[in-house]
This record gives sequence, C-alpha cells and structure tokens, in this order.
Amino acid sequence: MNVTGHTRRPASIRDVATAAGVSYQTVSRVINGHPSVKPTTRDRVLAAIDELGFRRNATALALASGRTRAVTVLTANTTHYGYASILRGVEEAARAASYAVGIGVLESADETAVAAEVQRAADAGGGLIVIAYDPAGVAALGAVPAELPVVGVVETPASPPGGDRPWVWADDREAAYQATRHLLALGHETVHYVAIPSSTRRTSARTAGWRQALREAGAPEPRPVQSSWGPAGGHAAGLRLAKDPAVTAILCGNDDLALGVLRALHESGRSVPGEVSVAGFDDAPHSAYLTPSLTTVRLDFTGLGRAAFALLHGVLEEAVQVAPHPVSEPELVVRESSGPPPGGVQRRPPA
Amino acid sequence: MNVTGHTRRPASIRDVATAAGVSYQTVSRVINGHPSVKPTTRDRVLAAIDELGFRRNATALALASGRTRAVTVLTANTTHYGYASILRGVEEAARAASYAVGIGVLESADETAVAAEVQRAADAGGGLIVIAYDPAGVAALGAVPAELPVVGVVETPASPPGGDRPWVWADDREAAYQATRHLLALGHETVHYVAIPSSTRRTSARTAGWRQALREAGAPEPRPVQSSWGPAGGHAAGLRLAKDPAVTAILCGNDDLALGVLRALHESGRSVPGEVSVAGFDDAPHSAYLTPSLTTVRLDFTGLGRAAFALLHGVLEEAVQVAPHPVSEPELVVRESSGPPPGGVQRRPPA
DNA sequence: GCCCCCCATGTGACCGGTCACAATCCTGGC
DNA sequence: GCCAGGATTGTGACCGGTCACATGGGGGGC
Repeated sequence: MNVTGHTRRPASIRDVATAAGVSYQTVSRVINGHPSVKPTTRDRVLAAIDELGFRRNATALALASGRTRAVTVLTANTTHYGYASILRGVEEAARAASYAVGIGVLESADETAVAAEVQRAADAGGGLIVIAYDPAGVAALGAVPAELPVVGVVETPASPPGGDRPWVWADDREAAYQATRHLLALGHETVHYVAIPSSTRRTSARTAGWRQALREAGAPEPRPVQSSWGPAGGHAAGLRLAKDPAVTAILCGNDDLALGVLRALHESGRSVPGEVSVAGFDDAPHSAYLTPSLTTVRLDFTGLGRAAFALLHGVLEEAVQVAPHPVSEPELVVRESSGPPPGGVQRRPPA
Repeated sequence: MNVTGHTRRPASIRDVATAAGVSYQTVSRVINGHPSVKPTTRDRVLAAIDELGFRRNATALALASGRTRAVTVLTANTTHYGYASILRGVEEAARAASYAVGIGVLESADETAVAAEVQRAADAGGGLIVIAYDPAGVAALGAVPAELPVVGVVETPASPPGGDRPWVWADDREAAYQATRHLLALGHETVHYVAIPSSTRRTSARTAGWRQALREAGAPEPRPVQSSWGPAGGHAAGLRLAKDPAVTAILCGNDDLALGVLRALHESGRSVPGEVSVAGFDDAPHSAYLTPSLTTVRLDFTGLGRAAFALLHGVLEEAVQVAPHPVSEPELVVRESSGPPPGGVQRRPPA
C-alpha cells in the first residue's frame, strides 16, 4: 500500500482500470453499483481499488455529473445557542447522508454584503439553507437566485419574503403563547415582553403569541420592549422595567435576554420570583443552572436543522418529499424564576 | 441580463469568449488578471462577463488547477462557546481571503468514526483545521494523512501527537496561572481546580498552570476534580467541593463548569464570594451577567481561529509564512465571584 | 530595411470523473 | 446451426476551467 516514499497523486479510475485490466468505464460502473458487471470483474476491480487506496474525486464528480452533495448554511451568527444548534442539526443529517456542510456568515444586513455572501455560497455548489430569523437572514433568503435549491429556516410560516421557497419553522408563536399563559395562570395581571430584533418589519411570531395570550385573558397589553440578541440588551431593558413597580412578570425573547433581565432586577434590588417573575425562550444549556434557574420554553433547534436538511435533500435528489414540518412541539419548562405575584394572586387564574 | 424565462445553465468562459469575439483563453487571462492583454480587449471581455453574468465555476477551477480555496474545520462540538468562537474566527479570515469554509463534527473519539470523518473532510479538498482540545480532536489530528495540509488548534504547544504539523494555541497555561495567582493573592490558602476533560492522558496546560501557581506560592496542592464540559459536570463537582468547609477558592476549567459550581454552592448554602470564591475560564458572553458575575480569564478564541486560518493559508499558497503564535495574551477579568476568604486573610499575600 | 524579440492571442491536451452509444460475448429458441 | 437479444464491456465526447506551447504582428537596434 503506497510503499514508495514520495507523495504521489491519488489514484484515478484509469489507474484502477489499468491495475484491474478493465476499462475506466467498468470501474465507474463498479463504484456506482451498476448491476450489469460480472461478479468476477467486480471483484477484480474492488481488489484494485483497495490496493491503490482509490477514493472517488468529489470535485471531478461534481463537475462531470452536476451532483454536488453539499449544503451551505447561511447564518448571521454562529455563537448564539439557537443558531449553533440548528447548524448542528443540519450537520448531523448531512453527515448521515454523506453530504458536505459549508458555512457562510452574514456579517451585516447590508444589501450588497448579503448579496456577496449569497454568491459565495452559490459558488460552492449544492444546496442552501438560510437561517432567516433576523434581518440579515431574511435579506439573504430573498437574495437567493430562483434557480438555486434553498430551504429557509423561518420565524413565521405564512409566506416569507423568500416567496414560494420551501421552509421549516418552529412554532414560536405557540411557544410564546404557552409561556405567557403560564405566567398569567400564576396570577400576574399582565406580562411584559422584551423582544429580540424582529426579522421583518411585521410583528414577530413570538410577539404575536404573547399578545394573543394577553388578549384571550383580557389582560392589558403593554408595549413590547425592543432589544437585541445578547444579555447586554436584556440588561438595559431590565433596568428600565425594574423601575416600574407595576411590572411583575417579564417574558424574554430568548434566554440570553432573560439572563440580562435577571441581572438587572438583581441590581435594582427586586427579587425573582418573589417580586418579579421572568421567563425565557430556547432553553439554552446554562438556563437550568442559573440562580434562580430560568423558566423557559424549549425549542427543538437541532430537530429543526435536521428537518431543513431533509427537505433540501428531497429537493436536490427528487426523492420522497419530506413533510414540511416534522419538528417537535415547543415545551414549557417551569423552573424557579416564575411564581405568583407579590401580595398573592392579583387576578383570577383562568379556569 | 438573462431575459429569457427558462432556467439556463450559467455562462462559461467559452460563452463569454464568443460574446466578446475572442478565444476562451483570453477570457481566462482576463479573469486571472494576466498582464498581457490589450486594454481594449480586456474591456470587451469584461463587458461580456458583465452582460452574461459570468461567474467562474469553482468546481472546474479546482479540478483543473488543483487550487481549491476551501478549508474544512474539524471539531467535536459546535455549540460550546470556545469552539464556536474559533470557528467564527476561521470563517472571518476565510471570508476575507474568499475561501469556502466547511465543517465536520467529530461525534465520538472512536478510531474508525474519526478516520471516516477525516476522510470526508479530505474529500472536500482544500486544507484542514482541526480543533484538538479534546480526545476526538486529538485523534483526528493524528489521523490526517501526511500529505494533507492541516493546522491544529491545540492545547499544549510542545509537539502534539500530530507530530510536526503546524499549530496555533492560546496560552492556557499562563491563563490558569494568572487566575490561580489572583485567587491566592486574595488570601486563600489554596485553590481547588475543577478540570475539563483532558485532551491527552498527560496533564493539561490549564492544570499545569494552576499547579505551577500553587507550587510557587508554597500552597497545598489538592487533587484536581475531573469533570465534563458542561454546567451539569460543574454542578456535580461543586456539590462535592461544597461539603468540605476548607474549600474557599475554586478555579474551573471553563465558564460553563463555573456556572454549575456556582449553582451547587448556592444550593449548598455557601455564599459566593463571601465563603467561597469562584473563577472561570474563557469569558463566555453570559459570564458578566451572572449573579454573582464571574471572575474569569478571557481568551481570544476568535483571534485563534483567524491565526489558524492565516497559517493554513500560508501553507496552501506558499505565501509569506505567518508567525506561529500571533494570538493575544490571556486577560484576567476580575468580577464579583472572587474575593478574600471568610475570616480575613488566611495567609500572607505575596509581596 | 532587416531581424529579433516581446506582446497579444489562439490551439490542443488535460484534470478525473460521467454520459451516450457502439461493440462484443453468450445464451436460448427454433 | 443460425439468429435475436440481453448481459458485459469498451470508446469518444464532455463538464468548465487551466496549462504548455504555437502563432501572428509591431517596434527598436543596427
């Protein structure tokens, strides 16, 4: 097996063919599992493949056949828990299907920057998965040329800006609805909301679910506090909300925001959950270990990533079309950060 | 610009050549910036390129020239802060150099699984960056065939198992040393250490730095508590350490472990930093917002990723070799979780 | 005015696979 | 024993670029 010392270039199908005493086309048939190859011949070819350590050149395959077996994930953020988990899900599914996974980061939502990044992803060949939870992602999804196979991971199911592209989504609306109902059921008069940046100018799914729960309960609807993605934004928002003694329950657009809010409440001397209840969103790994541990809604991001890949895989190989949303339901996880409002129940919990 | 409705395949250099009335080779020269092309001709070609929306086919380029302009990052984990940040740094630098970035996840340290993943990465063409902080990563680095260009992101600089491969590293030893000295300087008799899983059977760099600081101070050297990567491991370790009233200072292998330790101390009724001081490692984004906020050592993971790419880039293109460790020094960040031991200073702080 | 050389451009082969089609072998039916 | 037809195998062209070399034209040195 490669006894000669000097680096030689890897064996091609013609090398294998020579070694096995057949034509290159026969080798091609063997590696593609074509049925009409005599067993004897096949064995000889396989032996030669083994001996030369032959591996099919993916580049040549892609050029000759057009099949690329690659996916590029376009995302605005790789360190954030939700995004990273989606990426992980994609990678998992892609690995199982022996697809290569590429990644492109959308540094800004600027139109030309986004277009450049989409181009770069397109150049890589294969399919695209765009995480369109934020303005940059939404812009990217919109900028994908029509002929490119793409799947969006979107916030709202109703026809996203990307048009008729296939998509997957987690039911953020339902998740926010559940979390809000939980807080209301504890007896809070209303629930304030610290929002992550919206992906579109329209109301986000999370905001919508929160509002729906308030409305159904006949609770007052405070203005949502627009914030950022990270704990710093939550901290700033939390400081503002802490000043208002009427605030007894806060829902946050994600767990990082909730962390910042918790910190702000602590600094303002308001106890959680004694005076104020806080709920997050996503169930990031650290949320269970905070003090107080964080009530939140768990979303199956990994499953979402897997689903996105499955869908794209179906598009690329015209195999069985996967059902568009096989992702598990959001699950409310009640921990220490939520409890009844101070001074007992202020309004009747719903029957 | 592509007025016809039906999807047509993208323009090739021959299409451009025909449109510009030159040969395909001239087009090739223009897109490669070859000097000897008459300006008039160049302009005509550029116009044709623009009109047809020509983009050079990366696959064909790779096949014909061997240059791939791609990096694959092999890592055991994508959601963990440090890993994700390294990946981000690589992506950033790669984008600037217009390289494509691929990602492969090492699901287990099992030899055949690792070998398969390395093969997959090799098939993608281009260079490899292996994050070798853990057994799976170390195994992967070792399994990379000699002829493949690879850079390791390693824990300890001294000849890693990968042999003479180029590598980058953050000075974990120095970082642990600083953190430990900080705690000792506050007056703690000694510092306990909750360790992340070691990448090799040998003592990790972080453990070594911690031990060195203890030794220099003549402090007792407790056995390090072996743990995992996540908060759950830190929690378990913290519960054990909390039982021992002699424990007044704990250094953790990363911020997630520290989070678990903080939680365990809280559950055990021991106040931080009143009774016990805790320090972490990495300065993850949430650490500043914990209650108490976490004293930790900031490491420039993003810079590490950028450096890894720069090094690989040098190897791939035989450009100027980059200095092997241009990564910034670790920086101690003192926050609320560390303070003097209960009952005042128990030993003299070093002069 | 001639020759040499460089500038500008074109031609053919090749990278390592695939595809479409042709050519051979072998077998059964009559 | 002859022929049709499926099973095997081989040949040439092609994917979209690059590389090595050939070719035609114009300017400077003499």
